[in-house]
Amino acid sequence: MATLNKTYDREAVEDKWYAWWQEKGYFRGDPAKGGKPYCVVIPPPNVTGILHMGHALNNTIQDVLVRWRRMQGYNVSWVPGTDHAGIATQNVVERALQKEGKTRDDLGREDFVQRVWEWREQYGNTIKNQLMKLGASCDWDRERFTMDEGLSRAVTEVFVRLYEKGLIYRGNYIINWCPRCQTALSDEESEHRSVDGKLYYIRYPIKGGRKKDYVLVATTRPETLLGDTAVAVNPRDDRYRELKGRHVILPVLKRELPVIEDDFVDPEFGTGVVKVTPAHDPNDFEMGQRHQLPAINVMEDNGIMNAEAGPYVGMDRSQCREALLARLDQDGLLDRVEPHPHAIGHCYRCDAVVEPRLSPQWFVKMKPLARPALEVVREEKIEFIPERWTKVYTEWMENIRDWCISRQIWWGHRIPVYYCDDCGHEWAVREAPDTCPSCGQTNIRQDEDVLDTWFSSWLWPFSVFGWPDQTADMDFYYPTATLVTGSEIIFFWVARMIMSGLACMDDIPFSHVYIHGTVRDDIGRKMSKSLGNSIDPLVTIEKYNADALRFSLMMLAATGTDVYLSDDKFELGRNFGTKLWNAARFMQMHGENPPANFAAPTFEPALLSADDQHILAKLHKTIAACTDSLERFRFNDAARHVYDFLWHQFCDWYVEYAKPILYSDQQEARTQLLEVMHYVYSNALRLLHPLMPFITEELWHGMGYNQLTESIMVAPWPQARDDEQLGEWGVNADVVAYVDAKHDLIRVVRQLRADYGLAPRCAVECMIRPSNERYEKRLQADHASLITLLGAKSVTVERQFTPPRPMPSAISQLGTVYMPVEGLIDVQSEISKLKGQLDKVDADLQKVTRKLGNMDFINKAPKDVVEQQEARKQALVEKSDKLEKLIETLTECAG
RNA sequence: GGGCGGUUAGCUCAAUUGGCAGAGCGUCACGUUUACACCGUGAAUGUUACAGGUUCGAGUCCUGUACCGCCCA
Repeated sequence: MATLNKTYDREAVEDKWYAWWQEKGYFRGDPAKGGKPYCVVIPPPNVTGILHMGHALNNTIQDVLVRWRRMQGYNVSWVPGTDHAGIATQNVVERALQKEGKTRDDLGREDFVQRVWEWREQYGNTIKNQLMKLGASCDWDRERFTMDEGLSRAVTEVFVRLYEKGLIYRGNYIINWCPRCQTALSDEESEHRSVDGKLYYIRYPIKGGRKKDYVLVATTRPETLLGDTAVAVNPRDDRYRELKGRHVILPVLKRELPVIEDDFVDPEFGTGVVKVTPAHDPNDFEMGQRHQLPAINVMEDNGIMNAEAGPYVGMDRSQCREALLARLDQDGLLDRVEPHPHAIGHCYRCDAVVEPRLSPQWFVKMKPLARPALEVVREEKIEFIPERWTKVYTEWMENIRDWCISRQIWWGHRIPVYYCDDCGHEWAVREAPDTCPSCGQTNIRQDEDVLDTWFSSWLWPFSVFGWPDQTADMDFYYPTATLVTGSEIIFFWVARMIMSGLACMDDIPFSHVYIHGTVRDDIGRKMSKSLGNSIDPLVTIEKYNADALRFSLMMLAATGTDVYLSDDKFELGRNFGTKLWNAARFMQMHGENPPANFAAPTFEPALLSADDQHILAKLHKTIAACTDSLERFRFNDAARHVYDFLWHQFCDWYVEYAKPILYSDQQEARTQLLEVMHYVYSNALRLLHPLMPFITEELWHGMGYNQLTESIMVAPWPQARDDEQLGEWGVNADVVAYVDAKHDLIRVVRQLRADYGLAPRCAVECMIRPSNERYEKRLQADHASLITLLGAKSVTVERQFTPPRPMPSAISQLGTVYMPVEGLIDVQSEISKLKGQLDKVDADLQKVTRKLGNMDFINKAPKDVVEQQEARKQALVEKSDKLEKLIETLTECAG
């Protein structure tokens, strides 16, 4: 058994144990070993990613779950990996190319993709290494990457299956276009954010009207008027009845536009007349379809106006807006401009303003996939925690829209669709073909686009196990147990995984979805690089330690609520680790190796003191509470239970109780006590291990507990003893209540000392008059620890004690304590202090009496509540009596 | 506009089934005692956002209001 250093040194500990765990293969799940499976698949971070606090929170939760289940004996695998993050990664590599003065077109597709792979080889392991620093016990042998051969095969397989079922189709629709990334995005990838926009009121002259006849049209995007092909009013809007069947003249371009009537138009918005631009707005597109309007696209894919824009060709869309507004103003067609805050889409990768754009893209038909996915959640085969996310999921699923999956970039899974230039045949296929299956010619080409990254992520829970092959891993680990993620990707990812799982595996991908909160700074802002308010978890680990980071996060992250972080919050975890460390040093200081049977001791009730029995009871209560909290995903409760137990029960009371015994030379008592101590401490360490893996492993070895299991990682999770089993140790409610009351008595005396300004070093005499004979015996037996805990020079316990002169005194359930101090006490101030206490007690007593006098309460409240109140009344009466007697005595003395 | 969440000590948050409103940090006082000053002991601090209602009893359930945050359109 090594001697523990004076302080915990993370640098000497963390990497050492992580490497050893890996070497031992503890992280590896093995279906061949059987047992109950427990599997978690990691939400794959971007291959470009670096660990931020959101990851730290997310992965700590997963690690807590898997470490706990492993200790419970499950056959655990936590499957790690990264996704290829098509747009983000391509952006990173393009930026690198830019520094060399090159573009991706200079390289060509093949070389560019090669370049991305090289980048991935060089930098792609960053986040993996960071997860290791955090202590994440991932099954690294099963690590996957969405662009791996196996996962790519799964992507192709799913695409072809869905294509053949008619669930994937190509069509010309309005999609979200990012002009900066130059690709289509899905609806989910366009983030709506409120901007201080303006509403422009523009006059469209009426054809055949007089010079001043015009209709007033309100728009937030004036530059798109160049693509207008109609104006529309609501058919029930009486104001515009006479416009029916007429035409207006488009400003600048002078195109004639019909006035159409459509229910979609909201008479309340603007003037009740809207311009219709089918190629640049999803609602207008649908109106255009209903009214057979042409769609005129006025922009290139990079946001530059095209020839359709007439005089504005070649201008950027924002330049065009300015120029056009100036022209309208000049022509007297700009009626007015009003401030108009509204939400507009921004690219989730680069934040550019998204342009709704008519463009041919590939889509997944979602409704048929959504139906079973709704079903499994309704039937509670999949459970969201917290439960309220169920509704978010359900509502999205019910209003689901088709998923645009094609991206105009090069890094990703290329769409496995081929076209024959000879016969025009189009087909999807698993293996690259040489000839057209329709005409047999070789003049074929593959679709240029790649798939949305989420089109591979949505297969993650089964593609990682080798799907479509039937593998042992898949048999054993699918469906997985718990998915842990943040609310922001419920739609992106969680919902789609459920759909794909049901579609491909005919089974749910996981049974529980735990949604954790967002990590924010201490004034509630999302942590982000651009705000500069993020705290780097790796810096935190270096400054505090990995366990401090983990424990603080778990303690602060109440189920599903956001976590507000500032640097000093990590002191919580660090201080706790230090406390834990010092408690171990204290035990070690008193010598011996842990008793051989410390793990499963046979405690003789006769040899156990009340304090021993008390700490054993509290330990088992903590084991039960901790286990229950973890089962219910209440990580902060689990952390708090073990924290309170170790600090406030074990260290504050039990260790203090132990001191006089350990410093004595009663060998038998010392041995017995150390046996209890090591039993309690080693069990508490195990409860703490999932939360603080490194320090608990170090202590496991440092304290010699590795004679039980070579690592705490594989130590069995403690089992809570029930009342009967505790009874075998003589533990019962009475003894627990007695020790609780003893602690209360000690607190009361400490308070008394403080009232009289007595320094803790100043040893006092204490006379205790116990409330009854039973307490008298107990207290006499506790003589040694009372002296220590009270810091007393002497303690006498005497049923008949009456103070020979007025002296400071205090009341507790166990009895009245007198403390003679040198010199005369101020009898009057002592009386008024006691009177103050009496007032409080009497006020409480009155309340309880009133409650118990209320027949409604007696009749309607549950029995145990009434009994509880009666007991409380009884205690208050006793206390009140004691106080009155004290006051009486003092008053006599004073007189 | 629709939906969800929140409002409890100076700050960050707990409070399980409706049953004596708690913790950490911070503050104040005392203290370096042989595990620990990253510590110990003690103290102060509440109209549970507001207004109604249900109930023997409401932080908790219901209705409404105000403010804050998020998601969707």
